[in-house]
Amino acid sequence: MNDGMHPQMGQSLLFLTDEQLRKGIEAMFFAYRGFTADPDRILAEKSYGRAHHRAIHFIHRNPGTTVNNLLSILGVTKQSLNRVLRTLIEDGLVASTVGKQDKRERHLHLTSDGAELERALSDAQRDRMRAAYRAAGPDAVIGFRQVLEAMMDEDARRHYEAMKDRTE
Amino acid sequence: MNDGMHPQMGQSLLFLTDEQLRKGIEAMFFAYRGFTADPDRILAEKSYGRAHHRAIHFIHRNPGTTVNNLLSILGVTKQSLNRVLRTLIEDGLVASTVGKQDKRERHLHLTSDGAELERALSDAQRDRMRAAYRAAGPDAVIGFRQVLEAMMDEDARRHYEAMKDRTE
DNA sequence: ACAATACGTCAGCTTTGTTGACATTCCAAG
DNA sequence: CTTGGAATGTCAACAAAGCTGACGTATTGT
Repeated sequence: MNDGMHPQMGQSLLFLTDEQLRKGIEAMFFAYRGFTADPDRILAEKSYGRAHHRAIHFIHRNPGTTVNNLLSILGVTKQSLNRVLRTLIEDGLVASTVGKQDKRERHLHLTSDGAELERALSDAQRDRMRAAYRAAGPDAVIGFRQVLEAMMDEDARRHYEAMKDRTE
Repeated sequence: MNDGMHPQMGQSLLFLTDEQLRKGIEAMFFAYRGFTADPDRILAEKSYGRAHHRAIHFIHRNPGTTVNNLLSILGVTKQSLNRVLRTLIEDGLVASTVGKQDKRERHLHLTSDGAELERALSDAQRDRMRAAYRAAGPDAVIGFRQVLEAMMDEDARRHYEAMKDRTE
């Protein structure tokens, strides 16, 4: 113990040791694998990837969103998103409609097929999240979210907050 | 509010609503981007990627590990790891030595150059983690880790636990 | 009229993952 | 001592998903 810490550091900052931080880093790595594992299995059957999942998720969360807005949420280039979006539109999972006020914009919605896949994916992902929440308990969940929120970049947090309380 | 919840559910399980779970899912997504952002910048300069970072991290954590063991920690194929490992060895960041008992095995260590890069990467990643920990506080950190641990797959948790308390 | 914006697309490149096939080396069991 | 299987490495081919750069079109705002 006491990995060369300064004595004045005091008990209250023990959670900031390099050792504690490293554990958190590894926990993030391993947990993220679990986090994506279940949806990945469903996606593989339909020969989609995580990029499709993300697009579907955020179109579901932001019905009618424009391509540009989705781009900024996902943090990828339009070429990268376009490849994914094109297959989703071709496969009839996403509908793209010309904007009413601004006809340059395309508004994105899930079709009923798209909504069905979205449900399958988020059910799978929620099941694991629910099990983890239940195992850890409500106080742990609050802490979990606090740390994650503090770990985000500014613009990610902006997007996160913007969607956060939509249904409350 | 009350998103169609069963009345008998009770106050104590409010944290398990689909809404709460979805927030957790999105928090994971956005936070993971922040989590990798700083190391990614350093890696880009040296034209390495995240795969190199992961290899370096776990070789640092498990000096002398075999390729097979590293494979099972990282959860990728040997061909995928080998490509990364080869460049790291060529660039003099990783040393691969033939096993003493079992000469089929290769034991992996960081060279001093490798250790230097490892330090730069983990310093950057720890800085952000430290800021997040500090912002959220010690109780939140405990909850954070509990939820992440509960989210891991069995074998991931095994690897995680095996490395967890090495220095305590 | 003109510049800027939103979107789509083409071409080409990179990283990182995958399978499958095959050679080498070596340990261990028969 | 031989042989089967394990650990490793390598070749080839491929896919997903990111990137840059360039270009075209429609629309909007100045």
